Amino acid sequence: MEPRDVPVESRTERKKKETQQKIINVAMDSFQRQGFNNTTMEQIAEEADIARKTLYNHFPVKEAIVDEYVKGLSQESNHEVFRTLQDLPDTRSRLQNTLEKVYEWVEINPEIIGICLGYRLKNMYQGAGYSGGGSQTLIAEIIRLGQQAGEIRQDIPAKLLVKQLDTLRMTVVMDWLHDTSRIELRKEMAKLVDLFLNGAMLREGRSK
Amino acid sequence: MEPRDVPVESRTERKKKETQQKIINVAMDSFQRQGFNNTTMEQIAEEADIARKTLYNHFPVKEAIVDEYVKGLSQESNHEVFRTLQDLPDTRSRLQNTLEKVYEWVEINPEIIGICLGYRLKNMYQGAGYSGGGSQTLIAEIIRLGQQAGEIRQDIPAKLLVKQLDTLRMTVVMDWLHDTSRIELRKEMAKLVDLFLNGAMLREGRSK
DNA sequence: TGGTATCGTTATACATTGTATATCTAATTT
DNA sequence: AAATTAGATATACAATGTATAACGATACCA
Repeated sequence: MEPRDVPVESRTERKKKETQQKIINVAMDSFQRQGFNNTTMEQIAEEADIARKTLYNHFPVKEAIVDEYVKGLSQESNHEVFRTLQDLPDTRSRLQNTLEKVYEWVEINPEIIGICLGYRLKNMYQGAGYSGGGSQTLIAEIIRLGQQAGEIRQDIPAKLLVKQLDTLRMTVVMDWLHDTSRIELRKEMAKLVDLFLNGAMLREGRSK
Repeated sequence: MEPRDVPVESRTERKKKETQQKIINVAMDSFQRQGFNNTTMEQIAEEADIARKTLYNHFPVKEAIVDEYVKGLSQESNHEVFRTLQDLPDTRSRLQNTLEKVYEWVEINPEIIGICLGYRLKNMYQGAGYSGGGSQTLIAEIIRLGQQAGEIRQDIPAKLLVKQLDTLRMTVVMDWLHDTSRIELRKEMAKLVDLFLNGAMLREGRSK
């Protein structure tokens, strides 16, 4: 135990985190069992044994609970994906690999992911800018690696490339939530990646 | 007056449309004056002289009123943009022209557009698929013209291209709603268009 | 023409969400 | 130990959106 480096997490802060975690646990459990809309804030508060108002202090709207849960989950999974990135040969494969993870990801619980996505989209234009929930870091790394290897053009700010790719990622998620055929979606995804890399314009020297 | 072609709009249907229009009018008026959140459904119902429940029959949620209003507006403006498309020389200019319209468009009332966009995004993944509010038609036409002229590659389904461009359009709108500097945004938009056309990959024969 | 079904409208009641206010309690700071 | 901070609470409230039953005009059919 090194007291240094750990920026003195006070008991208050610990208790707060503890409460939040408890809320997330009981809430997600209810969501999984009864569905999101059939679970009331009242019920969550009761099961977490806190006042309803306290619940609202931690999460201003019901969707925020889901958002926090997903944020935690994706942070875990990101580490893994991040490591595999370096082992892949080029940008295309890195992109495809990352996007395919999205499928497995959404598979866990479509309703939850849908709600989370909607919440984030809403806060993207209203409230402050979209935080990206950590996926931005992943995509930014792909861009960085690509530019470093001379694969990706540098005349467009990385920030823009990331943004564009992130909306592409969302498109894929949304497609997933709509359609059913996985095979079709994978083919579509490959084409979207190609579109991102090669552009929409017809050129003579096209490889394929 | 030709009774044919007009598919027998019954009096009921006329009344319904009339009521809807009245709702939209008084609602939008209140939204402009007091803001969206400061206007209650109660108030709208009262001003439109209908029961609150009737209001909910027409528009299940408050945002739906805004959505319907914007849908009407954009249908008008689309006609105009549609015509100018043919006069432009290439896909790039058509895209830029169309996207620049977005700016003027959002300028009218950012709050309204923001709410409308949020509503549509929400229904995009939850409810049925995203209707596109008519802008898809416009973009589809750009793609069609581009493919016809041999500018746009044909190995990717037009549907995908449209989808990709439409999310790009949304990105632009969202940027607009966040940032302030118009000049920056226009530059950014031009780069996004270039990104869409030429792709993210570095190539030897790049013109610029 | 008259009866019947349909559909928009309405009144009423209700569950739930999210906010505002003031109070209380535990923890941090001095 | 006292003062300050900050989360937790109780209570009350405005507003959203839903459910139910009933009413009335319109459309449809015999």
